[in-house]
Amino acid sequence: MKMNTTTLICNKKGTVIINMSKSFSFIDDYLAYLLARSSHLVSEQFHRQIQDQGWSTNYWRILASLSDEDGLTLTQLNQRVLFKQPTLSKLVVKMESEKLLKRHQDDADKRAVKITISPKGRTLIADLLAQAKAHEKKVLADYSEEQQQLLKAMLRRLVVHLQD
Amino acid sequence: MKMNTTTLICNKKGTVIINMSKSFSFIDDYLAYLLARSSHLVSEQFHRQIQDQGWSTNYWRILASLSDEDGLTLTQLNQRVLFKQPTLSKLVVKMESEKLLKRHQDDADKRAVKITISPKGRTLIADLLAQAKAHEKKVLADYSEEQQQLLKAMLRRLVVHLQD
DNA sequence: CATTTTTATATGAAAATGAATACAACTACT
DNA sequence: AGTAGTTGTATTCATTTTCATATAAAAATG
Repeated sequence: MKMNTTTLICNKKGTVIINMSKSFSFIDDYLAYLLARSSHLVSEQFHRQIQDQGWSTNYWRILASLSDEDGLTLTQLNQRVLFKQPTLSKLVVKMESEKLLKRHQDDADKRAVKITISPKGRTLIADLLAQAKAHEKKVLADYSEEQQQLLKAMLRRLVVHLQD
Repeated sequence: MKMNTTTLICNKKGTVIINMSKSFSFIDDYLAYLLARSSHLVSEQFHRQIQDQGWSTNYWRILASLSDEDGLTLTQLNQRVLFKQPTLSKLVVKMESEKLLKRHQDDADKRAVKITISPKGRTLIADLLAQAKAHEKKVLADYSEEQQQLLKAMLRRLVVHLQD
């Protein structure tokens, strides 16, 4: 029996059975494309939602990263938001001018700029975080808890693997 | 016993056991971030590699998409490359001027522009595809065939799920 | 230490991007 | 057919991004 589709079955325990097929086109079998595409699709709606409220997705990324770990250096923050350094530099200055962030000189290293969230930024990010969680819930509505954890665990593993 | 890491074990048959932990920071438990981050990490090196050869990553994306299915409409191509329409319009004109592509009027729909790869484009994409495959092989070197298929199958499933 | 190298951030000019819009061609409806 | 709405692409212009580089501080080196 020849399969020309891939079946992926996840049971309650996270066990997975796949029926493989060799008949994918290049991009549908190319990891980088699958990641780019799924990343795009997952974020698309939520980004529009943010923009409809007058915020840029860059602001969201920056604030979300800081919400986990406030007081990061520009470089540290940049490792999380995945921008180019000049891009982040300018964004952070702009966000400071809008009272969402504060930039402080780092005492330990006078070159470094430490970035903290302001009260206004905190209010905003609390709101956006709640929206993000709600959106993710919708995106993963058809996935069982185990399937969600499996997907995330595989991605985390990939990230760790690629970062070393 | 309290776990503060997630263990993901994939056996030869693609069976997966995960030990879950509740102690992730927001972004490390946020699907959109995990996808964006892994996407970025997977493509990073390869994109530099392309740029070092004097090509833009946009050219790579466009040609790779056309390599699967030549003669796409601008809109169809855009669904694959995930750009904004004006961005792709301009890129395609530029690439035509560099003799990598050809733009034809679609007979069935005179508004539409069909885009095909030129011989020069074919030579280039053949080279880049080989490099891309080699790069992916390196990226996934530590993954068994089954693990690779599992990862890709899950992403394909997510893509299909989000596209409906 | 003085010197070289590396690291952290900023900046300016140039390029890329995208929102808004225009326009032409197609579709659906009456 | 005629009209209204939709779709496919191009273009404009304001904004954003980035390359290249500058600068200052740290680290490494001899």
